[in-house]
Amino acid sequence: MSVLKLKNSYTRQIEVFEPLFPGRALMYSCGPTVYSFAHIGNFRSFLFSDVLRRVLERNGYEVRHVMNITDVGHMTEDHLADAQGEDKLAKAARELGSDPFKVAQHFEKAFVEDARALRLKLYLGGEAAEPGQHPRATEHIPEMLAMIQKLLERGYAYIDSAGQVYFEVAKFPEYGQLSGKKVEELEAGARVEVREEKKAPEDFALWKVDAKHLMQWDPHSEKGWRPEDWKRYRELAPGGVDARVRPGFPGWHIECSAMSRAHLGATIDIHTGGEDNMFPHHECEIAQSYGAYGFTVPGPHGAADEHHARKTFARYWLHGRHLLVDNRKMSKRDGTFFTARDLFNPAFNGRADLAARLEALGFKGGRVLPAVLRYALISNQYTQPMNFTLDLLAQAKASVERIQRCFERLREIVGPATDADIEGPAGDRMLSLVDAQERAFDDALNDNLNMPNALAAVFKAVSELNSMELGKAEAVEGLRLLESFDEVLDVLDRRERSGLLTRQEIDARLERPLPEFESLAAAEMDALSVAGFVALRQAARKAKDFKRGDAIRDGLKARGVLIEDTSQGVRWKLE
RNA sequence: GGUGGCGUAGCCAAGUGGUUAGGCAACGGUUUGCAAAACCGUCACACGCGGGUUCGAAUCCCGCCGCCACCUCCA
Repeated sequence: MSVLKLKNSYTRQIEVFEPLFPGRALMYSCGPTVYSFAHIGNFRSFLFSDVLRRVLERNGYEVRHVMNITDVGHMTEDHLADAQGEDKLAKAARELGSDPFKVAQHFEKAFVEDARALRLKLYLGGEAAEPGQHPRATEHIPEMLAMIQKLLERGYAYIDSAGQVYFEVAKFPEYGQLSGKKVEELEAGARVEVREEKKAPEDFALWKVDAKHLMQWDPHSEKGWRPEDWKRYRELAPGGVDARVRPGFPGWHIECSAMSRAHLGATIDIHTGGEDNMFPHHECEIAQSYGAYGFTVPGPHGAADEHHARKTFARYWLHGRHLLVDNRKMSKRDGTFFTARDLFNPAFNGRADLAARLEALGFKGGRVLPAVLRYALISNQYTQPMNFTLDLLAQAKASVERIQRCFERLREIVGPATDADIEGPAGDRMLSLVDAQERAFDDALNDNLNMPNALAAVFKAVSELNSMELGKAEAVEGLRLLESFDEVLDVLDRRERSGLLTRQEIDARLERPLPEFESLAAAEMDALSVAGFVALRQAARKAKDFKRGDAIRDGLKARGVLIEDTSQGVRWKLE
């Protein structure tokens, strides 16, 4: 198997991935801010990190992946480099008429639902239950305060007269290295407002004081704290934070530094996020972590070897490019803003026009299956901007269905066979196909997650499998190959929800009564009734009454059941 | 204004010096009562424009044009 190479934003080079600890990969991804429903751009970024962790796993690494939930601290009216402005959660709370913690809970729950639907591994299986894998900012105030105290003690931060804490950027000359920004240019841009209390305009808030803010923590009193948090705070910072720091809330960037350290340790292998995170968020994370824990300063761009030889905060920085809709930044006004759930069920989410457009593109009921959205969002390389269109979704649907049909055909060939039924080993042509395409798939993904090339291998395999006459042993190998691809893609529907009806089954079904066809709603379509109508249609066809046969087929199609006649019998499946 | 990036056939999208991906759509054929699926074929001697380097350029260099993002919370 080829070696995994990733593009490190910090060095701007494609580098061989070498973890800090052999066989393990520690990975942190900047997660969602839960003040509204996550949109498809957010999910493209999260899915990029999901594909990366799955590729790491294929390379044999034991992956520990952490993605935070930001439920405090991001502003809406933030033209400033400090934490002026109303908290987004507070704003959502005001609009929804409830308290900000409830709003965060509400949208976090929605996020988890969407994340599961889109098969984010972090939210599937055992990991879903591990809070350390998706830590909440509000539950890590102790870690943040302890870090702020360290920054104060080490001289990287200062306190203003209001009791707020700022990071002093001048103390960290490497600030700007990740994003390629120069502090002088930031000042020249005049978009960083000068605040009297700050020593320099580029200094950023670590702790903010604002009485109007709804989420508050008093660093000097137990009141209002969750008991376990207060206890941990006293353990992490026995003397507490500097007495001049007043009650308030954390700044924008400190949470990720504090939480990645708490759950992954001082040095992590990979830090991912959207390209917009590069500056200032990740730049500030580097500055804070360096200041608080005294890592060796990362080397300059191009000095990859030196950089890796040293102990640092994050060894590889990976950034996903943004998603555009119709070649523009998503815009609610232009109707190009989509949350995941808008696409899953537009009509239910009050977007009848979107439902109609999707229906016209062949989406049954105007609904996009999560697997189709997942495929669409992972189908190009993360280093390229993605231009999302509804047409792209339609193409993704066709692609997923092509893979799915191949999978179902193989499964039919294998049938309920046990090992004893399978004769001999698969043929050489099959074995070399499996070997070559699995390798091509891995090579492409190991080449900085080149998904288009990986998908080329998938479709090459699908074409060949479709054109081969397969015995059970071959089909088993083919299934294994598709399931191997699906460890990364995760778009196959493996449920038994359709199948081939044999002549005997159809005849047997004809003997039993059927519900009234015209009155049967789509939702009532189950395997039994479908089998019944298939039987009716077959009887009509046998009698050469093709008009009636086609009418039944059309009626079933209108209810989301597709009929296919094959040489072995009649196949049906849900659309 | 500063920084980074993009422009490849009807659409999406790999490919960074020489046999050239893959998917979708459309069309033709095989198959089918008709479809669907599948297979075969066509569209495809494609690479924003103009110069240059080279035996050879989508790929390297120079100059344009168009588009996007970031520089401010944002995936």
